[in-house]
Amino acid sequence: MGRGKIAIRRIENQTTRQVTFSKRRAGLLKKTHELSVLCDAQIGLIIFSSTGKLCQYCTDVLDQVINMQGGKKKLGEQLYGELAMLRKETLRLQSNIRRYTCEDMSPIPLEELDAIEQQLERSVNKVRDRKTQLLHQQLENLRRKIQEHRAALGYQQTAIEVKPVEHQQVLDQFPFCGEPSSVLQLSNITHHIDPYHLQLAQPTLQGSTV
Amino acid sequence: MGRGKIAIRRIENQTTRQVTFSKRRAGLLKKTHELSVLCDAQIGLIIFSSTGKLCQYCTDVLDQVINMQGGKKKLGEQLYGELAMLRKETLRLQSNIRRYTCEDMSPIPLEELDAIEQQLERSVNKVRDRKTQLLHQQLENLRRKIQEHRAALGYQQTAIEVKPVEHQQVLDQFPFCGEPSSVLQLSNITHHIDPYHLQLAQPTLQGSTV
DNA sequence: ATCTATTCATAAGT
DNA sequence: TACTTATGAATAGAT
Repeated sequence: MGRGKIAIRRIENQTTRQVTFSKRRAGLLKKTHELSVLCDAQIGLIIFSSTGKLCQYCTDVLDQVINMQGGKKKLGEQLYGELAMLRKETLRLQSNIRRYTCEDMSPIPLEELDAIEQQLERSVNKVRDRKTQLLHQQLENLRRKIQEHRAALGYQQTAIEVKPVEHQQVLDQFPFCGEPSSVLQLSNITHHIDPYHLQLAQPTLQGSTV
Repeated sequence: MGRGKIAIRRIENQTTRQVTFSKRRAGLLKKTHELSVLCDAQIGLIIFSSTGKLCQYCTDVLDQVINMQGGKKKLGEQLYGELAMLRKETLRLQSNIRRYTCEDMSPIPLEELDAIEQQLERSVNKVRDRKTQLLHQQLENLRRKIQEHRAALGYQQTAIEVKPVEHQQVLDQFPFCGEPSSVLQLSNITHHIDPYHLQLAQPTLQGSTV
């Protein structure tokens, strides 16, 4: 179709390629439209020219493909929009995290450093509150188990031996410097008392007070 | 083209429509391929038949659209993949931030709380280091300006009056509790000395020591 | 852009 | 679904 037959390979001549692109793109769009109408088909067509220019045809296929909202928007816009938004949000979040991690704060002005410091201090305090709360719960559990154990075996002394150690555990959880000891030691204690009958119940987690 | 011209409207005869669909779809795919090769264009084409059957052609357009790896995957999959990934990442980051903000730590086990606490303490220290660093820079600037000012006007007393205040400012920046005062007060001082000739230079920001 | 000789796509028939 | 063929459409190259 045309004065001569051409081979299907990249047209090297820039001008010819551009002209052919325009002609054939028009033809392709027309045929796409015809097919969708004649045969009641859902069709999406996106064409990027080699120079990056976008052109598209679409019925409302996209809802089927991407399963998104009511797709009135064009393909490119919709994809671009959603992706750009997510990327932006991700970058924002990452930078946010970098603040809390303090990986790089050279570009942060002094005024903001104050705000960050205060936020971090609030966070540390909340973490400590929460740790304390959890420890108290675990201690309660431990005491209850010991009581049960004592009642079952008739011992009176065991619990008394344990208590000072428990208190040390609690004190360890209020460090302003120094390594807080892990709660795992608590379960070690129970093993020391009676490895067979004492098991720490999983603490029931509750929301922290804010 | 064909034994007769047809109007571009939905073909009512089921069989004819199906036949036409097959023929024209093949033609469309061929032309799509030709255009992409001849003109070096990126093209994506998706066709859903009226019975829901999917057929598609695509170059690696999607890389241009979504800017991803080498796109061998199908259109729908790839879109879904990228979007799902970003959504997941966003959620992860949000939850990460919530940890540092301590908005909701009820689901966090005790062991992790220790790690978070330590991270937060490291962060607070970094923030304080950075603040100290910035303040020293600003103080240096201030001293230099005062020296210049003194030299220019022949005064000997001005700087001496100021210094104790400067030191108070520095001390204020090492709070383990209490409100750190804003650096803005520093520039107020310069105004008190000479509102017309003293201007704090913007501190040259450097990376914080890690 | 527009033109036109050619090749191509395809509607209808088998 | 596949082949055939007459016909209209698309388009390569020239202007």
